[in-house]
Amino acid sequence: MPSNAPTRLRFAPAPTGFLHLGSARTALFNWLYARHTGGELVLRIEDTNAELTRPELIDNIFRSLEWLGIDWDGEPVRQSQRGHLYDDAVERWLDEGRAYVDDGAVRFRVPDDGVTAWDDLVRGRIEFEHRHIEDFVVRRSDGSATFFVANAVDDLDLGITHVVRGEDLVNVTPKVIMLRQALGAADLPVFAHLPLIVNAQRKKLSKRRDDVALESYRERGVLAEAMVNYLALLGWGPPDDVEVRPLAEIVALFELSDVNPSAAMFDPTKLEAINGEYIRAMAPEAFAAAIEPWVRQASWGEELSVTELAVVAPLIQERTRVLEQTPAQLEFFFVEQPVIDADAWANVMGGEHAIPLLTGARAAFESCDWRVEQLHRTLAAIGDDRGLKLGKAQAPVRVAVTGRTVGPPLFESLVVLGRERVLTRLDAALARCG
RNA sequence: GCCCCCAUCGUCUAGUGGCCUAGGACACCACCCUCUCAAGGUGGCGGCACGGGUUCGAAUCCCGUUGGGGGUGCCA
Repeated sequence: MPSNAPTRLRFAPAPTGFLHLGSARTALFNWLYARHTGGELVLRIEDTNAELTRPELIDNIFRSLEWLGIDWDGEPVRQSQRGHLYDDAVERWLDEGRAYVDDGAVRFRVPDDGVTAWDDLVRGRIEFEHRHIEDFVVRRSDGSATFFVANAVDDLDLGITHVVRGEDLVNVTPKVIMLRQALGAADLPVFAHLPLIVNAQRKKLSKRRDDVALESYRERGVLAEAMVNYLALLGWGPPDDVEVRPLAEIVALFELSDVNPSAAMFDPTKLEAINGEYIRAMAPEAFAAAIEPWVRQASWGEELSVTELAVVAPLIQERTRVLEQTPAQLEFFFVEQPVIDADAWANVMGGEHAIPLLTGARAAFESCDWRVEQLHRTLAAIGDDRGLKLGKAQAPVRVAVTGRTVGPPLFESLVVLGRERVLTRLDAALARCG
């Protein structure tokens, strides 16, 4: 096909439940190529199986694609509404003797000799000898057409130029090609079979074993931009080694012929790393707004004001990889008394310095200026007196006030908490020390 | 069993015969910075599965071996 011919791609999910990570990647690559070439992407719901036509499942696909920012051109095509086209095709093959009735079903006649082959854009030439392909069912005994028929008819009827789908569909391709030819088509679409996404065991991601629902990553607080960016890296890599970058740049760089054919492992750790990068790049206000839904779910989060959230959010932004971490990070600000981590307590309160440090801080904090620099200097001086660096000296205070040894910057946190609550917590810790 | 595919650091990738004593990212380790943790900086560890060809020259081409995966429904 001439390089300037308009491209038309399709994403054709079966509504079998939530959108699967693998499907999302397929959708993305179709979308990337359509946008890269200035072509069109049609969304085709493959619901030929009557049991799979539940509307809520289709809505879920729409929602997930919209979340990712993958849009499509024109109205979605529902295969369940195009049965007559498939029926006509089967009738025609029956009339022409290309198909025959077998035990109530209709099978397509596959020649004994010859091969069906195509030049796959990502895997090169693939050939299937006809003698290895059985006469396959095109119409079930209940009268409905099978997937092969719907696929061949729709790709032709919709004017699809590029068929981009998962590698697990390679073996159905010769059947679809034969059907397309039997429909009278002179040409073939360009096929590109994408590498599988696999788990750590190198097996195809499955609903049973793996966390494959796109939704579940969203619920954990993975940003759509980060998810799209990461998914684009599974089977494709930018030539300039810049992995984390705006979608527009990925669209500009993306080529199907650059997709590599070997399976790619889905690595949640790298996803989170990229997500963290996107989180850090957010404007502070945007971050505060983004974490609100998660924070609200905490028992203490319901009556939280956006003002309070805006004050505290910047303290944890660069420490956040997924948004669901944020309630735990912020809790000590908003509960009456922090939950004291037993290990943290044991680690810092056992030594000879803990009580004097707490006592000293308690006394000094009663009257010092309640500002970051002043608090910093005050605690540093108390540590100095005992020959301790600030790193050591701050630990008991941190555990007393936040309950843990790690967390947002201490002095900023003290300022936010206010003198009164800090003194109360120091007293509580002292009491606990006995 | 049969059919099809795949093979560069642990992982994702760059690489399309000489620029490669193989580059980047995640992870890991060390150091620096530092009020903890992060973030950031610097450095390190670590790979062309193996064997034959082709070629002046191979991670790149061909063949084989081994290993892995996908498909084998009147599911899609």
